[in-house]
Amino acid sequence: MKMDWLTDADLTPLVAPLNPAQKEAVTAPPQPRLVLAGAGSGKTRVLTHRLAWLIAAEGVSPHSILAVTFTNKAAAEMRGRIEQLISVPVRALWVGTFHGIAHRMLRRHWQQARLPQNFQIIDADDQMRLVKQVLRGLDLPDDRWPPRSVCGFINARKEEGQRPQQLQDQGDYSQRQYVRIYTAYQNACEVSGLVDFAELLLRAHELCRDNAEIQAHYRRSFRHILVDEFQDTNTLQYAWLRVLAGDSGILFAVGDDDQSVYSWRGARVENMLRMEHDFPGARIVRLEQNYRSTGTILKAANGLIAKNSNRLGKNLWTAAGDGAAIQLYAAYNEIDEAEFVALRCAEQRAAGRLCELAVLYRSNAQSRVLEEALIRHRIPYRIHGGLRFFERMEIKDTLAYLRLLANRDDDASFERAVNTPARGIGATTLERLRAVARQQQRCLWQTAQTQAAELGRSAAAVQKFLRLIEQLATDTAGQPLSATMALAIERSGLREHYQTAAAGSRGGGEQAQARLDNLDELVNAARSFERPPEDSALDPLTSFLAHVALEAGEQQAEAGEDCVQLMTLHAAKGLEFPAVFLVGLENGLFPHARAVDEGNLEEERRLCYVGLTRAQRQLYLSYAEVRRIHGAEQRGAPSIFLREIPAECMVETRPRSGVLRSLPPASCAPHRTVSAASSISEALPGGYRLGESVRHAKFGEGTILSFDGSGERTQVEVRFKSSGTKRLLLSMARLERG
DNA sequence: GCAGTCGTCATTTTT
DNA sequence: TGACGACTGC
Repeated sequence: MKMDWLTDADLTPLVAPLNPAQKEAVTAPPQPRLVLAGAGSGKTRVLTHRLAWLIAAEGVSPHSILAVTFTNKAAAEMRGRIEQLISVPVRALWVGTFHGIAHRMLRRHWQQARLPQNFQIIDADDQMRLVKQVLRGLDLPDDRWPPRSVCGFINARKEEGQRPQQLQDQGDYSQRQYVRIYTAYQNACEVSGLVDFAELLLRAHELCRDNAEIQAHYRRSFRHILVDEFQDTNTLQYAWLRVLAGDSGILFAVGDDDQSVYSWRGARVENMLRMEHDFPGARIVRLEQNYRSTGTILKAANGLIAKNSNRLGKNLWTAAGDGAAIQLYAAYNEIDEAEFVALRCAEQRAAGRLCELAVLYRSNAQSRVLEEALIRHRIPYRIHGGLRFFERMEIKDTLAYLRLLANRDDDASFERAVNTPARGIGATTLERLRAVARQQQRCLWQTAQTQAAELGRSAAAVQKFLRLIEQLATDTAGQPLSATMALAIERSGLREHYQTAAAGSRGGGEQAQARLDNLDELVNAARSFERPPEDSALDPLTSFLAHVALEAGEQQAEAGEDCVQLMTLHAAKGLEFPAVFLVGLENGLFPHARAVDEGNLEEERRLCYVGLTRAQRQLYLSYAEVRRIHGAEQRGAPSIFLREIPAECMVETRPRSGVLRSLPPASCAPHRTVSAASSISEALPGGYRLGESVRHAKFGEGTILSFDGSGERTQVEVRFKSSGTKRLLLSMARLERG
């Protein structure tokens, strides 16, 4: 049954580089498998080799395999690596993100999915705007119904597979309003032919679940389903996979429960356990040999994560040596901490490349002080995160015009474009249009056409806008995408708008110039997109817009320069660096007080585990005794995680001199090392633990957020349910265990 | 429509 | 402390 892609001899490169566990996973018989892939254990390798193995050794047709990832980056990497392994046309493979695959199906079966052929995808920002409009339409004040929460509600419902009509009225007023908003929002999307991210998945799931023909088609097609980062799947994604697999589809899931750090956005680690029940014959394969880090780093990581309960269980080991000890730096304050990082970076600059260094932190706000220190030391750095190219204001402004060209029903784009740049169509006019549109159940564009004459003062402006779009449509018909783009930027007045801003005020001029450059870049992007990739039944414009929505692009293209990498722990997941600084290891900051409060200490610990396992050779940990948080100086205790890392893995390093220290220890030689055990290992008197519930005679019930000091002077910070957060002297507070 | 001012809020984020 | 959104006055 072997296909002629490869001969037997060619199978060698597929299995030769694998260790026994990897080989077991890759060459497993066609049965469901859950591969528990520890950090740095060759997860991607197993996934790609498995895929290649199925084709080359099992004779599976490339068309019968579906491989799903979470990010575009992961999908691209998989494609690239498969290409290197076997000579199979990668385009024949269904390799993509959950959203990308769902999108592909919905475009194919738009009629069955009950979508307009030219439906458009909206991103989180568009969704928020739309929700705000809907709230206005329902006359609900957005301080009582915060758009953020509403979006959260809608997305959470969709990710649970719930439509508004399926939500039961529990007699709760607030709940009822949320359902009402959800209904109205969904209605607005239908009218405008818009699909948000969660909707892509939900529609695709419903399509495959409810349409017998389509279901049979894809079940026949996808004999094998491979999933990456399985611990991050949400309820809906899991349900969809089950529908696609049916009784005979074979699921090969790769994930690591210890790296599950996205429960707050719907990820369900439980899916890993459910899989064993839902897919008969499923077996677990553990990948525990680590190829990334030193023995010391792994020992630290293993020691830490062992404190978690409810694990599937796994112990990383390496054939490499112990390597250098982990260095722990007790900084006086956050400036001192940043200075330590910058100095070490400066040292490393001579030894190696700066891009081998990463600074990881829990929350974005921590980056500022680090940046300032790096700038002082003239060390180039790059921050991952923040606004990406296609999320920039000027880009989204331009895209609104293009979306309106593609689809006049798109109210969200109409709202955005109609008065950007300002052309005298203000809030009053718009509100009038919206009211009529709602009443007549029509889109804004149609309403504007019929009502223009009755709009009084702004009638002319509205009519001019309508003509602008129509004229643009006529003039760009049949033109290449980039030409359409360029013309839209000119005619809309957007270029002029930013040009005046650039020429004007000195302060904002620089930013306006950057915006102009971005507009040029957008035209360039369109140019390189003029031959649409697959499924080109779509017109190039819709195809481009979908691409833009699904792949918002890199944050900054300037990857050229060699620089230190700064990012949050979440953003670091999946990456590795020769040397890693993990900063801000203080209770309250990391683990974050809010997470502890919400009972998510274990997820914080997993996040720390992710951080530790990013390092290949050298790991630096640091905390500040005092830190400015929201303007106020706060004394924080070393993170509970520092006590959970085996003390023998760490050495404590002290500052060069006491310049920034209030009280430099006199005997403190530069880089003096002492045992870390002293300062962080003692237990909290009374044996209290972080996150533990306690009761206070006066303040009632609360949760321990952090503690510092020692012995008689130990202080605890407790968040009380009714009276807020208080700092108490442990010996005086007479807390009871709750 | 814009600039200036005030009040509020402050974890993590891909698609 | 500082960023952002809402509001106010020209």
